[in-house]
Amino acid sequence: MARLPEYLRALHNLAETGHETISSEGLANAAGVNSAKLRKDLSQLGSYGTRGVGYDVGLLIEQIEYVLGLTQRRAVALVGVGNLGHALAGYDGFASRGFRIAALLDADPGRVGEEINGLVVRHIDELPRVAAEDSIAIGVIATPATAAQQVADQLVAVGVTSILNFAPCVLSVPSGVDVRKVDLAVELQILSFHEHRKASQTAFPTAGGSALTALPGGLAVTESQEAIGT
Amino acid sequence: MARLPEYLRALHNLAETGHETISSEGLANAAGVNSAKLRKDLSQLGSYGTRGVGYDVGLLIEQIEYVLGLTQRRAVALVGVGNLGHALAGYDGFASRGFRIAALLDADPGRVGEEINGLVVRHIDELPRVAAEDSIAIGVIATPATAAQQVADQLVAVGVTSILNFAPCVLSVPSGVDVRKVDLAVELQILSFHEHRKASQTAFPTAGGSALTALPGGLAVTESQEAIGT
DNA sequence: CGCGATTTGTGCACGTCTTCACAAGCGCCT
DNA sequence: AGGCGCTTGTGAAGACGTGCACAAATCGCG
Ligand SMILES: NC(=O)c1ccc[n+]([C@@H]2O[C@H](COP(=O)([O-])OP(=O)(O)OC[C@H]3O[C@@H](n4cnc5c(N)ncnc54)[C@H](O)[C@@H]3O)[C@@H](O)[C@H]2O)c1
Ligand SMILES: NC(=O)c1ccc[n+]([C@@H]2O[C@H](COP(=O)([O-])OP(=O)(O)OC[C@H]3O[C@@H](n4cnc5c(N)ncnc54)[C@H](O)[C@@H]3O)[C@@H](O)[C@H]2O)c1
Repeated sequence: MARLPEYLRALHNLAETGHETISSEGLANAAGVNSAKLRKDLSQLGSYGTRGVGYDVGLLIEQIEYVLGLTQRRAVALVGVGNLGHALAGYDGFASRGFRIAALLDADPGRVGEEINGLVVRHIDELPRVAAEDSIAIGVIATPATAAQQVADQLVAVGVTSILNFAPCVLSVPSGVDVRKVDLAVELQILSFHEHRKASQTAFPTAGGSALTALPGGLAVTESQEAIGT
Repeated sequence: MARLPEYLRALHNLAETGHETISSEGLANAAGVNSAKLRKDLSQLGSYGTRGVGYDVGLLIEQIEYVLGLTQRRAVALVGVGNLGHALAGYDGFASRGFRIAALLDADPGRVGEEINGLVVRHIDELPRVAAEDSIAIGVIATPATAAQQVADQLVAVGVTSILNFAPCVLSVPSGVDVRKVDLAVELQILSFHEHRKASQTAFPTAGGSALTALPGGLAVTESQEAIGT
């Protein structure tokens, strides 16, 4: 489940604040989900909670980290060290969540050789050599959309089977390769959509606005974080 | 639907390459979804496709932009101009997707006054004044997690009802306020999970690995982009 | 040792999303 | 004008995710 990382983060917070056990309701609250959903997720792991007590925080962290494959620190190659790439390269939050940025790659000769956070930017053509040195588990694409497909092909060619894509385009990859996409403009547009709905609802409380805004049954949106009561 | 922005991006690409009409299958391909799903989504908009021909690209763009509320350019306030905030502030991709960064805010006096992309960083305490000048539609939080809740409260206090949160924490907001979260570490961990599954499957083709990796029915993950044929 | 408080694990029902498959509609060509 | 091929729109079935509600299990305490 995609909620496991969320639980893991909440658990780490709880561990730091000294909790040794946590009830499903407490953890569900910290992760922002329904407690029944959380219990069902955890039971899928074959996880051992104790009835009447709750879950052992340390044990649960171990279990989730094992299922997520975080027992080994995975090496990440970051391609495209521009505006966004710089921010990612300088981010220390990855290290604490089980990842290690192993290589920075760019096509611009002007950027090659630059040092960021103790790591030197290398040319994209060195990707095969980089992959041979460090066994790269995940490739991150932070290049313009026009270059993204080409970079993806190069990553696949050297054996990378997981890609995180920041460029606003769909990538075509062989089956067996996983691609996840992060598009900030999409997130903003979804928020804008909700704004628009809210505005048109209050503007025409009786008539319900135009035909386009009065959609039958409303449009479902994959929730990112539900509202939590004041 | 959360897929509308994806369709919109694909449509803009098609418009630039000179297409005037597009079949559901063509657009579905460009957006990386099933064609039946796309048709059902579009029919929900009351959209006018022509049977035997397809959809009018220009008209469809107009319709989707209207539904998403992009007919007006929405003002965005960015709070936290650090590592990530700099990248976001310098990103020109927002302007072309219907948004305008109207204000940059930070709590660090050392950052206040800095100019990025023609916009001066102002102090977070000026938020009420900023909100009064520009009617802020969306707030973006790029502060450390420890400050995120406080910033969210401040945004809500000045009337912002849509928040995009980059900090790895759940925000508590009144109902009526929408929060979307982007957590890169979560994305990487989901990829890591898939890597782990792939690895354990190939390692033990007969036995099926340990009890924990051989989960009954497999764990579902919200797809980010499905694999597209070679 | 027994009882009550508490919390997990899950059966079940419900609503939603997805996909197939096909009828209806449109334009083009003859 | 008529037929043919192509494409949309949608009905229906199945898969899936969600949340309630409750039985089973455990601990602490008298
Ligand atoms: N900056 C942001 O905040 C932001 C936000 C959302 C999305 N994005 C997306 O992220 C991507 C990168 O954005 P950016 O602002 O960093 O752009 P940028 O132009 O600043 O950086 C792109 C980098 O990629 C490098 N590059 C180009 N072609 C390459 C290739 N074939 N191989 C390797 N490297 C190559 C360039 O040399 C450059 O350094 C874009 O697709 C953008 O749409 C950026
Ligand atoms: N940098 C990345 O690539 C990256 C990636 C994923 C997630 N994140 C998350 O994004 C957030 C920001 O990351 P960063 O690397 O830019 O951190 P950063 O420390 O570089 O920047 C944080 C900025 O927020 C400002 N700030 C702190 N408290 C504030 C307050 N109360 N009001 C207004 N501004 C305040 C600070 O002055 C600083 O400028 C963090 O939560 C981080 O976990 C960052």
